[in-house]
Amino acid sequence: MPSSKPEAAETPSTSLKGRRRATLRDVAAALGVSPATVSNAYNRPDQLSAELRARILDTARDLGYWGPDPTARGLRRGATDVIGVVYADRLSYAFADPAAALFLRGVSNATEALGINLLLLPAAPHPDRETSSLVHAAADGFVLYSLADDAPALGLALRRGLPAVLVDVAPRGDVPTVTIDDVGGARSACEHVLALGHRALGVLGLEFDRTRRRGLANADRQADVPFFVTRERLRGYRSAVEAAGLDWQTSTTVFECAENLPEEGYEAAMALLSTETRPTALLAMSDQLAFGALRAAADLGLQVPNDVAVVGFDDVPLAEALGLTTVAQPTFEKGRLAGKLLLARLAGEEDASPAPLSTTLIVRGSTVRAS
Amino acid sequence: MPSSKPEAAETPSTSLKGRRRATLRDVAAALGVSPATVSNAYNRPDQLSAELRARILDTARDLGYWGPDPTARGLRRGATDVIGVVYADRLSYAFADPAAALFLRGVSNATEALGINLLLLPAAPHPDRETSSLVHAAADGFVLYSLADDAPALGLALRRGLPAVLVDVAPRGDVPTVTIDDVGGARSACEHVLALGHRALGVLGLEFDRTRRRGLANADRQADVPFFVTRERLRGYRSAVEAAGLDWQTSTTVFECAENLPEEGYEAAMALLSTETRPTALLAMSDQLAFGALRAAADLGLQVPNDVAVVGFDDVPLAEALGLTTVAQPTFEKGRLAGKLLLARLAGEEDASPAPLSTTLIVRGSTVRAS
DNA sequence: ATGAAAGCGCTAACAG
DNA sequence: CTGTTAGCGCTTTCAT
Repeated sequence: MPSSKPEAAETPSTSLKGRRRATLRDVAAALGVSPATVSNAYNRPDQLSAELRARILDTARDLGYWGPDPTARGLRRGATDVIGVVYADRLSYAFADPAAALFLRGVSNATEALGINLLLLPAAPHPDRETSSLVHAAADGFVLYSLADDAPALGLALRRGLPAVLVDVAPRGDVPTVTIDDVGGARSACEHVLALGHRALGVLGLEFDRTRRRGLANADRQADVPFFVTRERLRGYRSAVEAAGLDWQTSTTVFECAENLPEEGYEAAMALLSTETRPTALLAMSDQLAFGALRAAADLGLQVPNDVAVVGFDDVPLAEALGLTTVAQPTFEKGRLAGKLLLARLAGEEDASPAPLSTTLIVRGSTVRAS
Repeated sequence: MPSSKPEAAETPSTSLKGRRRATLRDVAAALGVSPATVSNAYNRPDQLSAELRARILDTARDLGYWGPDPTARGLRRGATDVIGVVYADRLSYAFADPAAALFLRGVSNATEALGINLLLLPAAPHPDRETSSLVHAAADGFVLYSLADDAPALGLALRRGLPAVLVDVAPRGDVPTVTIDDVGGARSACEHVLALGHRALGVLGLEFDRTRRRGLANADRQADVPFFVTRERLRGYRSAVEAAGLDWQTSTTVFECAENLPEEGYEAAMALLSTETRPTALLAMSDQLAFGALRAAADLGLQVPNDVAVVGFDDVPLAEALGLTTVAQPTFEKGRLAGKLLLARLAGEEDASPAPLSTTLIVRGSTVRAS
């Protein structure tokens, strides 16, 4: 077969099937200019005549060259224009929670003005690997969202030496941290139901640690909770209970959920409402869990709020529609602030951590019968 | 000041403030082994003795070397393990829509098993630049979600020659495309209200094109709609109307919204319900728009469904809570499919586009009074 | 099991 | 306004 290999036939234009993708060098060679000039045509239009630039861009198109390779560019420039947002769980759960989505919205609101994009990263390592994929991620900085204090990913990210911002994580050292007033929010939720006369309470807890355990949490279990948000809210509930002169252990049963999903809240509520000291009020650490509790109450034929009162946390859109009393937090703002803080850090500024953002109890029909 | 510059004092461990970040070479030099061996310690543990590997990792830690630089690694390997998800709008809107979040959830569900991460990219260029940031994005492939047929980003992404998958975009050439049965879904929504006896209809349309126009859309305007989803759903509504022997122009008023937000749906419904031929049924191209319509009806003192019926599209969680009749689509599955298709493409397989995913009308109280 | 050599594709200085 | 020079930090044959 003599004709099988056309020996590098000239295929100047639309040579998409060329043996190799065209590079900046090829374009330079084709025009007899230097690579630097071609680079400038893309990165600094003002550094060369409009005419030459046009010729370069044209030849590039003909050669099937679409522009500087982002990876090579990143290596050379030492920047990727990407920030990694690290989420505690698998990514597919990050979007299940409206509050997480709203947070992301806040972050991108801060970054998109600068043309910086968001890389979503799960903190948990890929099953086959030993470390979180965040060590392989090309990014200029990280937003570490809602990780357990002892999450390996946290250490990895911080050790990497890139700028980082913590969100809903216990403040540590000099890393800028964004938090909300979890203790105060939880306390106000609890005070609210106590004021309504409830004396037997049930807590629907978010994850305590990374074990994905699900079940009642005794005093021991409540002792050292690595998840900051869970720990703080628990503290808040407790402080209200004790301030009311009640004994925490006997008045309040705590159930620990494995994930922030309505299904988990459903299970938790089912379990709590079946204990001998059946609570008359359920304090959920998230609206997602509270939604499950509302469903559980309905399935058990219990009236809300008469038979059982329910309070959530977050105030996602569905909360209003369902008449859920809840603790509102400025989730979007939290994200925006985290984004801004990281950008400042990237720019070399040394912003201090802001004060915890404040929360507000929103009273709706799930605790107080609509007038 | 003689003592100001300690002339390269030995700071072997925790030399975080060293003049330069340690590289793989430094680690190799410190141990007197070759860079290749250090590289292997990270990438191919089986290629060297456990003992040597441990020593390498230890020295690396002491030197403040946290592992191979992802960008350099990417350049050398020719892969980033990142796929870009391109969304029509600014990123901060991508998360405003629960359906978009659910879609993303589907995509990540497909990719996370392979340790591939998601880079979120807005199709619209940054105000100061002329092209979408997707040309600067280091990624191995793209999911192009819900772009207008004439969006420049679409051409750019496709021209880049990387594997790509289209979602909710008009199929073109050989690019794998995931769509749903938009026409059928819309038709079923419309048939439903026609069957209920409605004869004056209002359509709350998603974006027609990238102009962010808002207002009534006449026949001209309805002629060539670049947004695939809008075009198809319009076609679906119309086919039902005409199949019922009605005249489209006189029976149906179409309002075009500028964005997929409840506020837009509110404006649209307000406008439609104030026209002389006041519609008795509103067909919204998304649940988000429909939610706004429900609010508008309430504000106008109109009873739903008695005074005005409302049908949505998507079936997001809130739809059930609000009793919205809507067209359900498998949004999560759509994302998962898109992810799998792209991964297959990345692996060199040539999967054909799947058939459009099917939709189902879910009848609730916004069109039919609860029994 | 380990090392040497050769770039991946680009851009920042600086010189002309 | 344009070209020259010199790597960015890594991985991957192919030897040894």
